[in-house]
Amino acid sequence: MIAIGEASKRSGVSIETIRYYEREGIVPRPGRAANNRRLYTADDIGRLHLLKRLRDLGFPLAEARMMLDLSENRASDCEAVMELAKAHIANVATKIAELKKLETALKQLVSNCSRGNVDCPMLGRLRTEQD
Amino acid sequence: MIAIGEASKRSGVSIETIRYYEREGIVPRPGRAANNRRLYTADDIGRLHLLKRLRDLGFPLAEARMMLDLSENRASDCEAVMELAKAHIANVATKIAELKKLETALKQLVSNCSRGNVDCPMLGRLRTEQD
DNA sequence: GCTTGATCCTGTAGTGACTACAGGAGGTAT
DNA sequence: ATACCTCCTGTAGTCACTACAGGATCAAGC
Repeated sequence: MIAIGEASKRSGVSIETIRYYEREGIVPRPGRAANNRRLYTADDIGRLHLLKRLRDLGFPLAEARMMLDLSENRASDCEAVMELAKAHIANVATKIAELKKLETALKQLVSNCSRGNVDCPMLGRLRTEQD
Repeated sequence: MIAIGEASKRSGVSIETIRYYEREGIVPRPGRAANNRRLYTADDIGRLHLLKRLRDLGFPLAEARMMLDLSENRASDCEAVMELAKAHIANVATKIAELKKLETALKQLVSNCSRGNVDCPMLGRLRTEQD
């Protein structure tokens, strides 16, 4: 049974965010000590840690929450989890592709710009260029 | 001189967002017709279009705004624009790298999970795994 | 016993960058 | 005249936190 500060360190979720998850009902309310301080079990930490990882993987909180809920049932619906994960992989792939295009565009802009021009053609080009 | 709906179509910035930019002082207040409707010039559209492109490139609004301001001076400070752009390229590269790691992780999870397991080991693994 | 400083509590407000109304006025086509 | 569309202002909601304010409690050193 550990306090919120230590729970934060072990799970990687900030103290404020832990309390936020509790307020939002994303994690169950933990036990309390006589002095009203929250007390966390290893299970609680596990839940927070899973949430952290899912959020880091870019799942929106609502989806992370669903997956957490799914994981609570022992005979959990693997299919449902898979569906969410697969959809998310597609999202991520799209994002990577977009960012790569973006990176190329930015590099081009910068290299064009660095030719000793007075008038920074970079912004002018962005302003008038078609997509 | 065109109305906000057409300005939105031409610049790619939504009507609500155009008004938001005006409220926030990011673009100058446009002229008004006798009936109080906003009227946009080609210049105004240019500004909105530049903003749109910078935002699409992932610049935070504050930076996009700075770059827009820089572009308003004819002898604009190319160096300053370059600095912003270069810093941003580094950010983008980092983001791409992170997303790629994420994609790999997700794919691994899904492929492990699809082996006819009842207990969806995916979430269990995420829950206990170390980074 | 007392002080200092860390940790915790609740509750509220702020962030970024929009987005979505509500409620009304003005314009256009039949 | 009747619809229906576009526009207006102003306010509130979104997501996922984050940052206080103002106070209580605890652990360690003197």
